[in-house]
Amino acid sequence: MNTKPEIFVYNTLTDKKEKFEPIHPTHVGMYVCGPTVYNDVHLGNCRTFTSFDIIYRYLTFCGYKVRYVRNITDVGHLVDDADEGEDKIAKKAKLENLEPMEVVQRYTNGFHDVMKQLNNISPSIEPSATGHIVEQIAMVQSLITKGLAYEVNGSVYFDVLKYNEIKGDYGKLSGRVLEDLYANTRDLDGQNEKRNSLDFALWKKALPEHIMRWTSPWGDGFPGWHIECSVMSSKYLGETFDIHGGGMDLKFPHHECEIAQSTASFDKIPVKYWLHANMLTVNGARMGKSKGNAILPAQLFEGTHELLDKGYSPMVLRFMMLQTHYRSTMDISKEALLACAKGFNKLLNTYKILQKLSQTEVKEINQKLDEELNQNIEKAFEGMNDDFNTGIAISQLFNISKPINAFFNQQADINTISAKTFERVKTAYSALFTDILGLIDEADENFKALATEMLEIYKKAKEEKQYDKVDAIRSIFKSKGLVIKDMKTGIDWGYEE
RNA sequence: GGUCGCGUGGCCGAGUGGUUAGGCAGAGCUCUGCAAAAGCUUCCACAGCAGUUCGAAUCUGCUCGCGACCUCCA
Repeated sequence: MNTKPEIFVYNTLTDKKEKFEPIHPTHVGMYVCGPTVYNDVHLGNCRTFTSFDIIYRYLTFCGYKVRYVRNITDVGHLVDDADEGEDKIAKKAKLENLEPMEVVQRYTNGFHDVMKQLNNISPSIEPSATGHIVEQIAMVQSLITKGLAYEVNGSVYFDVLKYNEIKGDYGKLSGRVLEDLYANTRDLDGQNEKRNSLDFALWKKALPEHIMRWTSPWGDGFPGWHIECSVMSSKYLGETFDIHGGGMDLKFPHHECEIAQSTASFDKIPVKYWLHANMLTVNGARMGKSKGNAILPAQLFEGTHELLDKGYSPMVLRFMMLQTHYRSTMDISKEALLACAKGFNKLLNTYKILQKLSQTEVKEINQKLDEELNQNIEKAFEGMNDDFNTGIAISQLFNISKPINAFFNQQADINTISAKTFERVKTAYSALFTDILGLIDEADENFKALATEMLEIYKKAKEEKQYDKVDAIRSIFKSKGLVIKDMKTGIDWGYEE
């Protein structure tokens, strides 16, 4: 696509929808905060990464060359802000009697498996925090040199107050005022090293019992949480880049701190567009690791979670996520999942049908239908251009699927739309369904081939009016989640809705 | 307590000043060996109150309810 559509994105930095104009007209740099790999990712995590997968896919579809960087946090998350704060990875390692990097590897693998199941495209670069210790130390050092960070007892803190005196923008992303933050800060233990309670750790001294540690100019220690993202985003995308994404919950303090560090280091505004994905909820409450309401992808796929009475495939979950806009909260329930399973199969069936459908000779054109189909396609893309409104795009796919099904079942004549429109529908449906929304047919090829062969037996039995046999084959199909379609002019199978 | 957001039909969920969102469920019809699938038709709506406006689900104010962040969190 040479001419790129006008895309509007909701920038959480300005709280406005803005026209998307990347720094370089043809290239886009996008950084998304990835998972901390000390535990299994849950559905909430998956939602955020799927939201940004759509953004990555769509920008790519529109012809942008996108470098998508999503980090793996494998060190640096403190369990609490106290001096005796312990690294999450290290804590888990002790608990399970594993090497820290063994924990990291296990959960990284699990994360990748789930991303693959959900058909999320791998990022261009997936840097890990432990792979960038040297760069992190260098950035911390430069912040000290600039007088915006200070060392106390082998730990280094960012001087928020001083930064704000110079730049005056601390809190601009999360809409916070420094005075209010001070007024509302609770007294936490071990704050005594900091000059101010809002100062955050850039580097933490490792106590003797810490197993994840690196030597630094300030002694043995480990990096603070926020610094890795400033380091890795600037290293791979430059000191100023286009899109920074993450979950809404990271807005404060993480992204706020990131802005402060990067701005302080480079004297530049680090990010043009901040995009935040909203939370996944269960019974209206946010799904969180520490809240005890986390549902794991495997539990949903297998139906082993207490909230569910059956399993739903990864594509059903993906479809459900895409029906909701990424900036809205999304509530998960078995009723919603069931509705989505049916809806998804309907669109998948239409996608399959569209592959086999062709026109013979175009006769008199039904102008109204022809026009409606073109409008459906336009509206779908308009939705995508309007802050990646996948729900609109999906609603248009449903609208398109009606006439397509009617053509296939010979309830309407396929030759009453123009050849141009028909080709456009085929191309657009496929692009939207597969390339942009990333929805795929999950069934195994052998399984499908077997079903198709079995359908021949069905056809024969039907011709011979052996209805017992016909009914038996039907029930076999049904037991495998398939349904036989007996149409006026032919027989086919589809996925049960 | 501070800051911010949300409340849409039986359920999920788009939409932000006038025009059918869409899906699931329900009702009816066509088709069929019987069904299913599919198509067509149809029912059901914008938390409450007041205001602005020719006109509000959409803007303003208030009330009620829910949630998020302020501490690790996608």
